[in-house]
Amino acid sequence: MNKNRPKYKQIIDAAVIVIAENGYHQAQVSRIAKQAGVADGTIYLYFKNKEDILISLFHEKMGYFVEKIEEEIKGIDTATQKLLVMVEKHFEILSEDRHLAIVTQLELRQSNKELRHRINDVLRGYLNLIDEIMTEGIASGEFRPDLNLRLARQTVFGTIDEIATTWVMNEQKYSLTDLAKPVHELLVGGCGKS
Amino acid sequence: MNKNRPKYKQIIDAAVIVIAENGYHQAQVSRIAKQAGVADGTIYLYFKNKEDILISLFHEKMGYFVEKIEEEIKGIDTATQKLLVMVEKHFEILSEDRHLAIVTQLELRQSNKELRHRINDVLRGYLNLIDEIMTEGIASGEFRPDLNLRLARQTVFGTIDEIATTWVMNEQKYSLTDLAKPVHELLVGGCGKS
Amino acid sequence: MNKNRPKYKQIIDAAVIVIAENGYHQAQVSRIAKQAGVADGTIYLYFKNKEDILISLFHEKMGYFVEKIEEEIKGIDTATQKLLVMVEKHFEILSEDRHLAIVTQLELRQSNKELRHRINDVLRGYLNLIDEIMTEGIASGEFRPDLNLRLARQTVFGTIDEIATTWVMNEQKYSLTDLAKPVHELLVGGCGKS
Amino acid sequence: MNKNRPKYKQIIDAAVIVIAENGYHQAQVSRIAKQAGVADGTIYLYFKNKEDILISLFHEKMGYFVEKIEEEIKGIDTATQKLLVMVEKHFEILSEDRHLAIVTQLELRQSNKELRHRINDVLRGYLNLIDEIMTEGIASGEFRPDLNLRLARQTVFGTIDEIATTWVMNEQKYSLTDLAKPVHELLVGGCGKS
DNA sequence: CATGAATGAGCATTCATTCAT
DNA sequence: AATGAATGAATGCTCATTCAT
Repeated sequence: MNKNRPKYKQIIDAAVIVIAENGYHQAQVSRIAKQAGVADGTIYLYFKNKEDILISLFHEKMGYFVEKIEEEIKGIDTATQKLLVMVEKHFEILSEDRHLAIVTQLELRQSNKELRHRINDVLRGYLNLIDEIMTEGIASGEFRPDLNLRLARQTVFGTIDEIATTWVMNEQKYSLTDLAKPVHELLVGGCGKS
Repeated sequence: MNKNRPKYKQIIDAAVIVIAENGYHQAQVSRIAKQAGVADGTIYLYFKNKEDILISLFHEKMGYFVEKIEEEIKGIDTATQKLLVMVEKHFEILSEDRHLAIVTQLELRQSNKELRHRINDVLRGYLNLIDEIMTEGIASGEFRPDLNLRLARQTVFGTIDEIATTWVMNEQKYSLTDLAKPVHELLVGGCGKS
Repeated sequence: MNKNRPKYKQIIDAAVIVIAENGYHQAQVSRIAKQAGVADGTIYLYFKNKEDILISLFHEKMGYFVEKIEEEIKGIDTATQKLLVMVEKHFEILSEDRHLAIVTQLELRQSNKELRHRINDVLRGYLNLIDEIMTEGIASGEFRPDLNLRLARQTVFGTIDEIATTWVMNEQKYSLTDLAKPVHELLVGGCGKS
Repeated sequence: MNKNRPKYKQIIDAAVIVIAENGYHQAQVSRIAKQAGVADGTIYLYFKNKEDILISLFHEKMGYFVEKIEEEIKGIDTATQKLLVMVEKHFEILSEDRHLAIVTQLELRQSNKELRHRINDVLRGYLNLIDEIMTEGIASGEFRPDLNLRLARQTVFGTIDEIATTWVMNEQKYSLTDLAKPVHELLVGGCGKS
């Protein structure tokens, strides 16, 4: 559906604002429409249903994540460095858009199982990025040769995600980007003494 | 209220089953009552309202988590070993009760922000347990002296949680307990080559 | 049912207090039982159901009204004087028991149509008293010979009742008994210039 | 809200019918909607909640009372005559709409204290009308100069209301309008012999 | 007589979606 | 394309009454 029309983006941006400011369960379609400056019915010219707004929202924003990060790590030599930049970039993007941070880390998690499964599909792209970095690191000898790729990916993602979520739940009152470096160290070196 | 009455536990167990099998939003009070073999009104002799059932559920079960794990690591000498046992025990308890796993990893996350905040309060006990182990590890020289305690805790919890959630979303079709050892290695040693 | 047992009166008095202080719709049987110092089930040893409590309450209290007033007007010579004493006594009894005033003038009116019909039956005794006075007044030549007895009775009762209700709705903050004399004058002489 | 839309009146009229025929406590919103020929949800486009329907109902109908009566007494010379016309008109309007009579005299009284207070606010307009007539009567010398205005108003209203209520409780099986003249005589001349 | 735990029917309100204009 | 009035399904909770003890 008409992804190129200006109202498509307009509605998604409205959804981010409404959800961030009122919470997932208070984000009625009529409210999103009002925020977007369109009639309720107009929403349905651009989205199949409410769920479609949320998926599209996540798709657009997560796509931006992957795109941005891919761009940044393109020229970098080592996997270790790439991992650092990824964490940095991830935290940076969230820090720059507090509404988006609230929506992706807190509110969208309240969606039902089916929606969350579909959101996971969208996450695929991001997880693949992690996989690529990890694979490269193993190949280059930076990471241990016996690394379980899936576990490593879940560790990296789970850690980044938990730290971002805690930051949002604490109302973003400390610097998230400052945490990138120590988090990276933990991921690469573990908590044990080398 | 009336925590010692048999019906208190009966209702909580019914809630776990109903939520696991039908999903959070399909877990009507009347359904829980039916599953528990009591009348709808009886629920309200033991719980203030529906939310109270869910909080109590989480409280009871997470309390069991902390209790069990504390018990198991009591006699263990090193923090590293304790961390391993914690991960093992965590995965073991989830593996033993597939309904509980679904409820805690997927369904309860759909609750509203207020309920999630109250659930987080209950989680405190578990996070404290992690803190204790990490602190002990630093003191004993097993873990790096410059470890950021909060980050380390979030790394440990985020990783365990992500791996458990992925396992549930994949319909628990592989062994979760088998992952305890490699996960522990990742947490302690990181993904980098030592 | 056991009208002579102390608990019968105990429960009725409890009902008056609970209804006056919490309102008709907040006067649950369990609350009345608690106030009376008995178990919920005990209520049903003395009353058929909740409605029966209210009817009995009204019966007892209105019986006291009729009894008291009959007693007072017994020795009085003229119907005009009797009417005055009736109004005075009516206002006096209400003034003496603010709980009772609230219950009879405001709260009990919220009962359903059926209950109100049965309450009207109880009122019969009071209305008969008015009828007697009016009839006597006509016979003695004090009142007009063409007086429509039913209308006269409704005028007297409607007036007394409205004035008492207004007084209760105004939180009883002026003297009701002071109004007896002017009300009596209005009833006997009308508002027109004689 | 939206008082000019045809559905506003449609719903109020439906409420009168449903309440009159089924009783206050059996007047579910869904029943009113059905009677009005609209969906349940439509009710809430025109009224804030159920209570708002009842208040609006009373407001509209009582407004009609005051309006009609004001209109009729405008050209009349004496306060005595105005009082007669007011009673006549009051009884006439109730006689013409038996449903409305049941609702205002019996059913709406079952509402809770808060709603009754708000209904009383609406009654103000009617009571003011009585006040004006009484004041005029005193000024013109038709009524006694020492008339207590508040008491007189309560006497007039209490009498009219009691007579109307009794008529409704007797299932409206005699002519209410026939009573206007004798009631008026009683109010003006009292029951005493002049 | 007395208890009080258990029962279960009943209802106002919200909001995603449609469709006539 | 755009509108927004209308729709109608779906559910947590209360409380009078019972009855086993």
